[in-house]
Amino acid sequence: MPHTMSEVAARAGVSKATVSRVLSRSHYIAPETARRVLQAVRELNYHKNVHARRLATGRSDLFGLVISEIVNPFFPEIIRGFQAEAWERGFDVLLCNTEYSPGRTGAIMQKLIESDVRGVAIVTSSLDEHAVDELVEAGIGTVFCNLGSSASLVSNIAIDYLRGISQAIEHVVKLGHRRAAVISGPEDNRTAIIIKNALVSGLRRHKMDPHPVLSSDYRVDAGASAVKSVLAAKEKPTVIFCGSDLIAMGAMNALEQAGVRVPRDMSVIGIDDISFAFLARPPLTTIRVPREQLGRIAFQSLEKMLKLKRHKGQEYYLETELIVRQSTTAARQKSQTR
Amino acid sequence: MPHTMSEVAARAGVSKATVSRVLSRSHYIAPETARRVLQAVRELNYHKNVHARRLATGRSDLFGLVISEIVNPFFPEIIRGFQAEAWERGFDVLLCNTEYSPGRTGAIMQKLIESDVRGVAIVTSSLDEHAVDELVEAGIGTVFCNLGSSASLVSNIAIDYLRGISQAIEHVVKLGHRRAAVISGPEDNRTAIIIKNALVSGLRRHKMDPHPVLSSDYRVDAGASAVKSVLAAKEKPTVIFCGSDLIAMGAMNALEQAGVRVPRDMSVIGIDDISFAFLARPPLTTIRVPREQLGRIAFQSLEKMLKLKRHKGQEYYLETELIVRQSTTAARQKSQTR
DNA sequence: CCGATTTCTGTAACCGGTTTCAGAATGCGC
DNA sequence: GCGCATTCTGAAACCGGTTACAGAAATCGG
Repeated sequence: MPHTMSEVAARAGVSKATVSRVLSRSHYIAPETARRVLQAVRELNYHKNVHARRLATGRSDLFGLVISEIVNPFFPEIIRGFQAEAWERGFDVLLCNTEYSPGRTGAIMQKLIESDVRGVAIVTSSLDEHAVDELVEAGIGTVFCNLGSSASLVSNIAIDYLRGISQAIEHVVKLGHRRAAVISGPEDNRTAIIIKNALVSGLRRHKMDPHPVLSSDYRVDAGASAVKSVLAAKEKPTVIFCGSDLIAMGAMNALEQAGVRVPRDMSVIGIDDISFAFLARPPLTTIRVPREQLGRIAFQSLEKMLKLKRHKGQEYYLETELIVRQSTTAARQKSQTR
Repeated sequence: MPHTMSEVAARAGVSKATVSRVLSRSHYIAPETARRVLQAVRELNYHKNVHARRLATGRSDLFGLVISEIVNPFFPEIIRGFQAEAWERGFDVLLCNTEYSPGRTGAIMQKLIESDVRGVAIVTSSLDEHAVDELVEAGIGTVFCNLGSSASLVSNIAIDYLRGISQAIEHVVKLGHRRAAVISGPEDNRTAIIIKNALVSGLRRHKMDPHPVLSSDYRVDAGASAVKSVLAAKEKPTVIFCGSDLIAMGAMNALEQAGVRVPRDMSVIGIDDISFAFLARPPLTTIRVPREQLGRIAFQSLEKMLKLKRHKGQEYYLETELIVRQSTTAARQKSQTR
């Protein structure tokens, strides 16, 4: 139903090619001709068809962004950063959520290839690394998050949790804590494992053997149920390190309900610094992951890689840092513990 | 760089047309031919190009979804619902955020038309209704949220705030509250105005003249600053109705910092029931807006409208309901007020 | 004033699919 | 053995743009 370039050409009394040139302002064009064409465009309210352009040029001005689920508050800022960066350069974003379903993942890869995207950023780490072999084979650049190695057509953004975690541990040590528990993310998530290991080894280095060390998934109520196990232990910890803010908030909720006051009776530390962390009561001490920047870097890395002759992948690093709020405080004295 | 249909055809020793038919399983095809073609497809790891298909068929299997900003926790569930519905039917979603910028809005409309989307759902109500005249003119179906009227090619989903708000007012009246304040959303937002008016008139009906009635924007800290004005009033309210959960959470934070305990000293009610409402401390009493369903209905309405011969728009209704949690409790007795 | 360059425009091929049309091969009834 | 329906395949047009190529007109240098 929409008008075509030929109609515009007819109305302006020129050829299709001339219209194309006026609109993409490439070639030499007589000012008078341009005027007539633009007027015809306006009169017909003409817009050129993206699909035809993509087909003709062979380039797709599309980038894919794969996340696990939009509802997880970890992702919105990443999306924002990625999309902003893409828009600024005239590119579009195809957003895909796996919803943690392998079947869907296959369909997504299919879709990305069919759409002829230039590059894909995969910021969910519950995705098997071989899921993208197809992409690479199709010559599509990809960037991962916390994969640990780059290759041809594959870049990697390593989030340096170590720094933030060290700061957090020093923070609690300074506050006099000696017994810590860990509630990490799911076992099948690369990033969750990295975080858990960093926490455990970091604590050991400070002569604190964390106990218990539990796994949870990223849904809020999972943090709550893990807390029950923590409270059931004989030797209770005085601080709980959580694998994400969502877990931490669930944990705080459960603690409160069990009559354990945060931070007076128990300190809690999260990871991510999602937007609600500072609205939690008490405001959550957490390790900030610069997510909007992660999104931006993801896009930039793709663009850079695709410019390179050999499409060589690269490693990027992203720092984390401790944000101290009010869910952590000095450990209670032994005598006060019941 | 990816393989084309002709290459597959060559390898299978058939024509392009046959390959197309095998892949879209339309016509009669000899089983043996199909086998050969499918094998060639597998060997070459061939995927057909979406843009070429869209161009050839003239139909775009794309729907647009316009929101204001991805970071606002009001939207994720809507996106999820809309996308899920689209995926189930083999359609794709083009997600656009206005970021509240009019310039961006124009560019988005342009992009939607160029992409030849079949329909567009606009679920941000800080968008001028004429912004879509272009869409309608291009023959693209649209569905609005809280616009108040449907027309040809334009449907509308009316969120019935009245029901939830009535329940909420009855709830606080029953708890003995007599003085209420209102912190509504921004003045330039249709939905915010609707909510504010519903609150004010509803309260008046119960002989409670709300005071003060303030406007805030949807950013969290705005709720906080509005609270200061509320506390500065001579005659302090005992309950604050907030135009969104975000405002409510900001308000609760500010109240707490001012030494006002929620709900003991002041009850707070939000709107939306975002996922964090129940993680707030205290868990927030709020009016639930079924957002995932909103997304689903938005898509269904578009599909239905486009099937109709005359593309006649329709009105849809969505119920809201009060969710009682712990940010509301009985009003303090006058004597206890300082 | 003429040839060379620059500026401008049109023709036609092409991108990678879908679809119409026609033709070939096969099976069937009589 | 012939006509007809059914099944299968290919040639070619088409979708709506971009772009290589060529040719015409205008400008310029000498």
